Amino acid sequence: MSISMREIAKLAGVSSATVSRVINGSELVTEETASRIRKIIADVNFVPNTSAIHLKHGKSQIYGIIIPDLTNPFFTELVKMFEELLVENEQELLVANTDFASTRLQRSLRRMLLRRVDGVAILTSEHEAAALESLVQNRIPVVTTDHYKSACGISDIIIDFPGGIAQMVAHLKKLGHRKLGFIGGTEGLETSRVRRESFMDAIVNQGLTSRSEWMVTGNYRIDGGSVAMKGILSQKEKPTAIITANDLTAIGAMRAAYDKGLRIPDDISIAGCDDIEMSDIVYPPLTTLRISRREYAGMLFEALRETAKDLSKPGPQFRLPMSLVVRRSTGKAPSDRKPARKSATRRGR
Amino acid sequence: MSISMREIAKLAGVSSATVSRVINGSELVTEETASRIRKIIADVNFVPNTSAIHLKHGKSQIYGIIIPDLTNPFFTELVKMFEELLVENEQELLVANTDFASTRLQRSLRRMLLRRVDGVAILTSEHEAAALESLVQNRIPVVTTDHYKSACGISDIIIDFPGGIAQMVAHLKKLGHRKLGFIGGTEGLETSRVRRESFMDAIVNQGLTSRSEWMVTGNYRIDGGSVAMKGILSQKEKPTAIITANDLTAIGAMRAAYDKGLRIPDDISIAGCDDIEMSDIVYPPLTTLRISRREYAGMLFEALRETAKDLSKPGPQFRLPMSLVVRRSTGKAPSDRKPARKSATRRGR
DNA sequence: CTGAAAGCGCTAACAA
DNA sequence: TTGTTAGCGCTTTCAG
Repeated sequence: MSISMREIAKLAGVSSATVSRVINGSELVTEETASRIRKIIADVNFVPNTSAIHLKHGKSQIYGIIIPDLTNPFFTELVKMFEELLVENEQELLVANTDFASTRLQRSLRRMLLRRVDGVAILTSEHEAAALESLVQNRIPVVTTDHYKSACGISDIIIDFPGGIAQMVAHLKKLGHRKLGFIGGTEGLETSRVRRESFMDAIVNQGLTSRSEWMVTGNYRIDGGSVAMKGILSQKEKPTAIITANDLTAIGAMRAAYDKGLRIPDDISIAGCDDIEMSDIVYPPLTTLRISRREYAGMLFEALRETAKDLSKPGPQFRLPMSLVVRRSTGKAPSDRKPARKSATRRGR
Repeated sequence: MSISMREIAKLAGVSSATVSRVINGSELVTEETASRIRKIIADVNFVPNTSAIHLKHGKSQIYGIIIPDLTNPFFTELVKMFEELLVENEQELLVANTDFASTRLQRSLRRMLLRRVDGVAILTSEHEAAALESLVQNRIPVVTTDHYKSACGISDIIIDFPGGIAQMVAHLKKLGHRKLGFIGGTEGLETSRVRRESFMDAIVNQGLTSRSEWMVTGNYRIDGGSVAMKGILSQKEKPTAIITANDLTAIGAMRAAYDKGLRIPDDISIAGCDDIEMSDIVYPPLTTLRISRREYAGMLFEALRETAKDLSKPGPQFRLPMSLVVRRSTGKAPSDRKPARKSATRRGR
């Protein structure tokens, strides 16, 4: 058991109330007693017990974040930014990773409840509304992403996939691509549906073509991208460019393309979403849609604070833009006539 | 403010002690009352307040982990494993990321103190003993890595770099390499010193050569690896193989080598440490020394539990092995006569 | 300007 | 088998 305020009080010959006042910077204490107390605090390395403060105030000073894949650098970087923001505001962060498993989402929510967090950012997509009820009921502000619903105590951040993917499609169109493929996210998730539909809308709006065989699902991870790409490449007629649901998927797709002996972007263009650090490291560097982690983290925080102000009304909605980052994994569409298949050309460095 | 035990008690027409007993699975309650209470608990979604429990018991049920770089997949994967382990044991995890800044270490330690964590795993290397004193003083068990010291309440995990790097050097020697370079970690860190010395020892023991110009420092990140490699490659005489302090460094080094037009492993072999997932994705896949995250996480947990048993004596020491993973970034040493510099050869796929 | 005392939600003696 | 009570460390009226 570590040292308590009462012991500080005893050492200083005052009451614990006075110690508390000094710690909280109250004006009502003589500078003399205050500095004496401060000295003792420093000497014995006293640190107040936050659980007691929590109990008193009802604020745990902890926020929670629930993410689907801690192994995805996008989320890691986001967590990092969010943590920094919170620490600056004297808050703590509880990270829960679900690995895409909905059973683990339930447990994560319970963890948040147990700790009476002051707010939860839910970045997984596999929740039903019912799951959030317990949070709302316990008056814990929630912010979701791409949930497209608002309810009391819940705010939502919408990532602008429609806009982003339209940019990407336009970029590919300008490069001469007409036949586009899409590797989406895990089947059945809301986010996956949004991304896929954004793709289809963009294709239609810009007068390009795709086919259902070119629009397959992945799992937001490298392996899923590889598998999906192999499927696409095994067809007799292939798209000339592929857009993927995230960068990891794109990296997996690139791998599969290489394994089939295709050159990127000469034979096929590949693009991702997220702009993780790795995207600039792989070969060739990946063209992608950047989502600013800093901005995202800021929105999460802002949304939670805003929602907390009045739990009895729906929280605000935010829109997070995506910006096109052109690198070298996308290039001119191969001409349909001569399918550019000379063997020993070097991979253009 | 969310619902409390007393309210449950009121609803059930019993005292809060009975409710507490039901929740903690005491035998002393009639099955009848127990199930009635359980029903109410379920109905109103009651979740006990852990801060109150903490206050009562003195155990926060939270462990802390302090890492230098959340962006490094090695640490992310480790955090993930550690978190899983803790959640299984009904514990919570507080993650603090220092970004290699010692000021942030101080703050992180304070955060741990504030939350009265039940144990802290410190994986940063930049701490002086003084920093740990406050933890020990507050009776918080600590486990460090590569600290090579033991003190009361502190246990240490030693990563077997000497053994691992010896394996790597032997591997390169077998491939015909005689001149080895080394890109280490950030200057001034204990871990960096250990890795560098392990390299030198292995070189000497196995009768190979290196030079001080071939042994440079990095920063455990991709960019540092690139810069360091550029430095090495700008010299007139170059090593034929490079061992690096971690995989990110190796990946940076590979990048720099490519940028200079070198082929890996034909012109130069490069090896890393850690075996992060990315190592098998980059081109060519990286030969590396694997450190098992699962084993590491297990040791951290074990060490903390062991140390907690008796804070008045030094905690145990553990040794974490490294195992050689041979992939394609290491290959036969180029013969010294004809330095293999034909231009337009394809990068061997 | 400082102290006494109550109470946040929970548990564990002790009583009944 | 269940209830009463004190107290974990802190803050905050209310008195002094």
